[in-house]
Amino acid sequence: MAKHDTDLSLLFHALADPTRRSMLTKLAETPVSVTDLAGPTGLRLPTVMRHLSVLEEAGLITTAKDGRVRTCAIVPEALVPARTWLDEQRALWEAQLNRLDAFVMQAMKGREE
Amino acid sequence: MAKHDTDLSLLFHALADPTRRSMLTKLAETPVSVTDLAGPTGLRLPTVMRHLSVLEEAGLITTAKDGRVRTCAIVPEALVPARTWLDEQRALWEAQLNRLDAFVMQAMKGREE
DNA sequence: GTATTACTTAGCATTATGGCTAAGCATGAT
DNA sequence: ATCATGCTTAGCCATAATGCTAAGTAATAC
Repeated sequence: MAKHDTDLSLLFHALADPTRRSMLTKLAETPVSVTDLAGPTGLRLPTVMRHLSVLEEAGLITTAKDGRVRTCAIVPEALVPARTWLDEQRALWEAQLNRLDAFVMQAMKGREE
Repeated sequence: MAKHDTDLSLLFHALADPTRRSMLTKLAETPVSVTDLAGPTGLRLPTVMRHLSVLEEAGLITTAKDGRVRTCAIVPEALVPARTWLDEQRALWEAQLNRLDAFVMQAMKGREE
């Protein structure tokens, strides 16, 4: 499988967890430290770190350490591959819808005769 | 967590596997039997069934049995929640981009003085 | 210089995922 | 009636995912 397949898998997998999605939503507002991110989740720090590394490996966030504080921020273009894939699928799926329409039309036409 | 959160998790999780994505792409062409779907994957039937049930629970496909053949088909509107979520995020993330722009502008302005 | 804060690392427990084989069951062909 | 086909179920194995605690380390505050 192509590399961009792997990318998509990482991306969708990262998005498949509600905790991670809410982290992203929070980060969309403004960059935030690890502890501040952890706060609302009720999860322990090591657990949060793990979620962050999943997000980072998927390319969805970057983190940088300044002193003892690590600040996390979204990577704005990271969602593009997911959107692109969905758009492609929508095109394909619509094509099938049209074919179904055509089939139904055909069937109705046949019936009329 | 809200129910539609669960839906999204199921959806993204279903999409996070390359085998399942290629099944969807094939099904986007035309509805197909389980065995025909299994063919190109090189996977055993029980394994394929498992993937299919993940796709079905995510609402991405429907299946119906006619005689001894089960035919699988995509559910065209099933990708909508994923698209919607991505669109919402894009809006939020762009807002932050704009804020960053503003910040940079401010910084540059400050520097000029 | 000691304590606190903010992560980090290591390691553990539980559950989920993705693959398999073997055996079952219903339908269609002979 | 018998056999082949197409799925289905049950159960196993290995690995990955998600949570934790406990014990680090490094930077800051006192």
